[in-house]
Amino acid sequence: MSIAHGLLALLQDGPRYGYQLRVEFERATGSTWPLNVGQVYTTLARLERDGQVAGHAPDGEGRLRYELTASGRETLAGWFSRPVTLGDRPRDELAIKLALAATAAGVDVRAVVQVQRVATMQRLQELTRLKRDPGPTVSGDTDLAWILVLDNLRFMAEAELRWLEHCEGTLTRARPAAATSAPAPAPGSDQVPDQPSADPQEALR
Amino acid sequence: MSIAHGLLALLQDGPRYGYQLRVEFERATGSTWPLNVGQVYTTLARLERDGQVAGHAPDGEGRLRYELTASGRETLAGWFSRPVTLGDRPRDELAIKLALAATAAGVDVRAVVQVQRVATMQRLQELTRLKRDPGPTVSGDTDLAWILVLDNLRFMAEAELRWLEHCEGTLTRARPAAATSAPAPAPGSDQVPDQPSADPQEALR
DNA sequence: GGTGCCATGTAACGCGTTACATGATTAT
DNA sequence: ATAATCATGTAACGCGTTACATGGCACC
Repeated sequence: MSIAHGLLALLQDGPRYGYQLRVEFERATGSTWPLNVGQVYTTLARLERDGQVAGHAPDGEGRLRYELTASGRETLAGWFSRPVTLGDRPRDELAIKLALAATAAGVDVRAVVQVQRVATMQRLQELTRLKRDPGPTVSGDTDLAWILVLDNLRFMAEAELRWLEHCEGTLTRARPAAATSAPAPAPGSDQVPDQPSADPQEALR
Repeated sequence: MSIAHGLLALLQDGPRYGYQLRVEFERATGSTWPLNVGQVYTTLARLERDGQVAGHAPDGEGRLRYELTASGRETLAGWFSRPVTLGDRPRDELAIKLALAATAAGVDVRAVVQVQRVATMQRLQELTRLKRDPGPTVSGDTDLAWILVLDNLRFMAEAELRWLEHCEGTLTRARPAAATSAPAPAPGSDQVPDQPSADPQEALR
């Protein structure tokens, strides 16, 4: 549903053509999540079917220019006023993967964790590089929205990394696995704090 | 695709009936992401269509028991050996929402951030409570897989919270917004570190 | 007047989800 | 007996995605 809402948000500033929406959406969201053009048109068609937008062809043009309806404006306001809940988000494939790797016999969970750790690490480095050296931007300065998205990816990748390390610790404690070609590590090593670092309460205000 | 892979993983330990798979999947993944029963059967049907599993009815039973095929075993091994990449994951609705809230005029981004911060905070507290006091478990001890999943949710919620605070700082710096019914805060307050806390390099080995 | 590319759409597919339709088993 | 719940499926829908099918416009 997020693409539909996103298009509604862009339409709030005035009527647009389909391609325009694609461009603006990608500019805001960045090249990280490429948005297929076709998606824009299909989504617009469905939004029109649901009465959220209305498409009209100005004067003699063939192409359609879409604008928000009153209903669409309501929907949009609701989207911004209500928080995104856990139920809105899709299942995290990585969490499922590790959970089942830990469950199923005959799977080397530690190896799975290691592989993922390396990959996530590389992704994080790439993201950090991107932040330090943003590509050529159309306007002079980098878009604020794009910065926010990029930071989101960085924070999430970093949390994933910490979680993976935490998993290693948990697994080591739960299963004193035979160390690979080395004497078994002393129990108590590889300790990881049981809580995420920041204090939740502190920001409650 | 993650559900299909998950079912394959569960089937690795031997042939199962549909309902059995639902129960085991939920036990591993926890009640956080309830898995509809119907999904199991439809997914199994599609997996059979693709030659990943085979369903046979033992002796005189009407119901089908599924087992992995050689191809399914390969797929599963591939899933575990390759990391989850960014491309595999769906777009994060919250990131899109904030990016577009920052882009579109006439939207109070700060308010959106605040609403989300409160909600995420509550979710994190609920998750922490769950970890401290897990519900009645079938077996005596809490399942390892469930612990991992729960920790994942906690780490992610915590990262989201930090990102939201980071957004506040960024927005304050970018747009010295009129403070709501209070003298404008001195610039330099609400400072947030520009980097996620942990050092990426440290875990590269 | 072709050879591109930009722009606008349409058609079809796949997966996750929901709702519905039944047997089997147990409770009262 | 009948109600309730467990267990096993089937059918249909919606959204995201991909592939295809065209028009306009440059530019050589």
